Amino acid sequence: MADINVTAIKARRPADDPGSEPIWDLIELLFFAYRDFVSDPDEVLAKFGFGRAHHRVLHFVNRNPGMKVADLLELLRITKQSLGRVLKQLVDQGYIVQREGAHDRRQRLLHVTEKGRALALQLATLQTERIAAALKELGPGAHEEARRFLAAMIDREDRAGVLAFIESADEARRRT
Amino acid sequence: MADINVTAIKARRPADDPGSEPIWDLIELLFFAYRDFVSDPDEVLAKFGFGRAHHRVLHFVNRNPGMKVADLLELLRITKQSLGRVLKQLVDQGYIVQREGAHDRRQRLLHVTEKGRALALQLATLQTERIAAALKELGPGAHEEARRFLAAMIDREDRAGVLAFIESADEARRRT
DNA sequence: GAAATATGTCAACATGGCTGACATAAATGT
DNA sequence: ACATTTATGTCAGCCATGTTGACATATTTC
Repeated sequence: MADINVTAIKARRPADDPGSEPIWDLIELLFFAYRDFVSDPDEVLAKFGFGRAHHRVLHFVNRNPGMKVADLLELLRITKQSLGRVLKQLVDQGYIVQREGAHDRRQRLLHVTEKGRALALQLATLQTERIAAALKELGPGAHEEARRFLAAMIDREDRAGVLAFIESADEARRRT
Repeated sequence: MADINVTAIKARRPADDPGSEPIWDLIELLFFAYRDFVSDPDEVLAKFGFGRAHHRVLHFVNRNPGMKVADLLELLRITKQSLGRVLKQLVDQGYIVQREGAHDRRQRLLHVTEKGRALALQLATLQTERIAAALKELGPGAHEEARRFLAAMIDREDRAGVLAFIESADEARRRT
């Protein structure tokens, strides 16, 4: 009996066991990696008088042209009032346009302008440089491993939706 | 000649090439994963009247007891005024204490109290549940792969320092 | 026609960043 | 010894971006 218990305890990897010890390294690496990752576009954004909130909106509208305001709100997990502030600036300055929905004329579907598309691409390229450098250091397969890890970190209820979003955006891009 | 060029171009993985197309999937997965990861402790923090800024301070002081104020500022990349606001509340409410440096009496070295340690542990445990669940879904080796990817995403100049921080904090913990 | 839905807007407030200016105590350099 | 630098703190004000609550408009749906 005693032997069996000892073996079972030793067999667990304590670092990955929620009942025992926090996974300090990944908690901290996530903080540092994200801190650096999101700061890359800051300088460019500042030149346009924009902040990170504008970036997020522009990014997702660019990736999903024609999306509903309500869907963007849910994705960003902010209120319409918060969105309204930055969206208004992006529209006023000609980065985003809103078009009446074809089937439902209450909707104000979001689209980037050519200017908006160009800025979104510039910002994504900055972030891509960091990611590409990281993947290059690691072996092949690192992209897939990172994708799987990050996807597994997303709330279970949202995961399928997020992956579908990425999938459909990629497909739309390929058709361009 | 023509054949060689075509082969070289096809051999590149376009998705990981900074010169061609943004790595949309990882950009977005990082956003979603981090969005959910940092929101886990929110409810608990709110019960104590704290926010995410308090969490970050408490976390790093707990992990690195005796750290200098200046080091914490650099790590969080905020100003002393921003730190001061949340640090004061953590000290006033008995989660953190500051002790005069032994060698340099100008320093106010940061330590968690028992209460602070307990809260930091509770918050880290919440985040660990998400990470542990993710790692469990993926194979063994996922922890190491995630660690390597995230570390590679950190600014080159800081990477060694961050890894040293984690390493030394882990060692100190093991000695407890 | 009534009710529900998609969106927008006004006002007020909270959190957590920032800059600039200034203060104190202790260490360090000359 | 004295001047300078360093580590830290603090006051005041501003900015970016989140929140709630109340209300308005147009359109769709029951």
